[in-house]
Amino acid sequence: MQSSDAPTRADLDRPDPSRIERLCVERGLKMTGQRRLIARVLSEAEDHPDVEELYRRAVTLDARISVATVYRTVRLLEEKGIVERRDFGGGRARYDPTDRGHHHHLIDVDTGRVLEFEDPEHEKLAQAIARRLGFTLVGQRLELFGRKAPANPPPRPPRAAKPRS
Amino acid sequence: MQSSDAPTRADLDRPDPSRIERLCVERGLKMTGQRRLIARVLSEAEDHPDVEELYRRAVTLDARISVATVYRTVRLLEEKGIVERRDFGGGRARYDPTDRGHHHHLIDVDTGRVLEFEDPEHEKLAQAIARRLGFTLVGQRLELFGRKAPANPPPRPPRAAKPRS
DNA sequence: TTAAATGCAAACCGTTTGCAGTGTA
DNA sequence: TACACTGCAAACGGTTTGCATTTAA
Repeated sequence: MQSSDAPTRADLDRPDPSRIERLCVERGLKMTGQRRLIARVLSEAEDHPDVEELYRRAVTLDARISVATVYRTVRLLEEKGIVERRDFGGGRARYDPTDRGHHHHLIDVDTGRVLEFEDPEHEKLAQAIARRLGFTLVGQRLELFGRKAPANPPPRPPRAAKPRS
Repeated sequence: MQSSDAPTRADLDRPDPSRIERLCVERGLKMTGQRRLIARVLSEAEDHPDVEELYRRAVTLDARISVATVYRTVRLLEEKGIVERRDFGGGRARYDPTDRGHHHHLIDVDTGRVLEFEDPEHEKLAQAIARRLGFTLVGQRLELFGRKAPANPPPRPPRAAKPRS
């Protein structure tokens, strides 16, 4: 039930479904022009955009979308397990496609830049800790906040992007 | 502006400064009745209360305090490094006195209960990872979400308290 | 005495939602 | 055609803030 005969404007711009769009269809989501748009923006993103940023990028491609829809879609995608909501501090939720694989983040406290990393050793350790406490690990969150290596000891950290409100 | 020269109600209830109050004085904070009150509530807390909860407990001891003051004080204490702001999901910030020592949390996804734990091995690993990426570790966040050990495989997780908005 | 802290209520800000209109399946 | 989706703007919930008043030092 995917191929209709009258392609929408978005289809014309990008006839081949984006990576995320394919996932949406797999999960049985009704694909509207707006959803296709967001799926495409998410597929092309290499960072961790917040809703405002997603909206900004989407509007550029097709103005017929509102922030409310971005909020609703992003929530839907989260429920379907297609994206994960992240909180790097800053008050806004940020989104991370799950098909990029399991990873953690290191946030540069001076620039706010976010690096992704994996660490099998940590995964083992996390499981071990949970087990030690009598639990089975069902999820976790590891975020490192760092400053570029040559850390000339500052009296107090200049600008921090650490956990905030 | 009720009582004039007599010791305040809070003073009578607890003549000796609380643990956190002592820290406040050390850091040179002006100690008002409200701040003493919050300091006391935090000193006696064994959990990770949010502002609403702190206010609720404070009001019980002395009604002459407002939520705004709790917000302001808790922010001040965070700046002074006396408490740490935490985000366990749920939309509200929760507060954790730093003098309890460095630790992480395991959240029981079924009950929402929060356990504290330490793990020197993890600390070493976190530093190593940061270093590997070319950073000096200045902070971190590790939260484990787990379910009580005998995990009889449920078709789908019952109630989750995982990261939310 | 005086700068700082407080209470109150309004302002903020990210996010959600009710409703009427639109579009997909 | 039906029902889900969208846009708009109003509502929300936690947090912050301006201003007049109180208070610690």
